[in-house]
Amino acid sequence: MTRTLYVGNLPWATKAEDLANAFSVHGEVLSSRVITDRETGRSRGFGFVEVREEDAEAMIAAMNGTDLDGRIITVNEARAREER
DNA sequence: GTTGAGCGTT
Repeated sequence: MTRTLYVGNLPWATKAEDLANAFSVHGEVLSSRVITDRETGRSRGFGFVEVREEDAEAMIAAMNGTDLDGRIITVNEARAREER
């Protein structure tokens, strides 16, 4: 299975591939996505990374509170969309 | 050309 990680406090310039690149250092990144504003197309400053379930906790522990492109990012397990 | 807590598309 897979698990989705929430990544917040990202720099505006951070892209999905940047997330994948940064997270792949500590585990296998299956997919990544940075949420952008539908109207302006600009980054909202947060995104999601899909990783293997067995790597999820290690990825969070390794990446949460670390520096990404000059900003301290927040990483934890994503919530189900249905909840909101 | 800006901003800064948060949980996303089909």
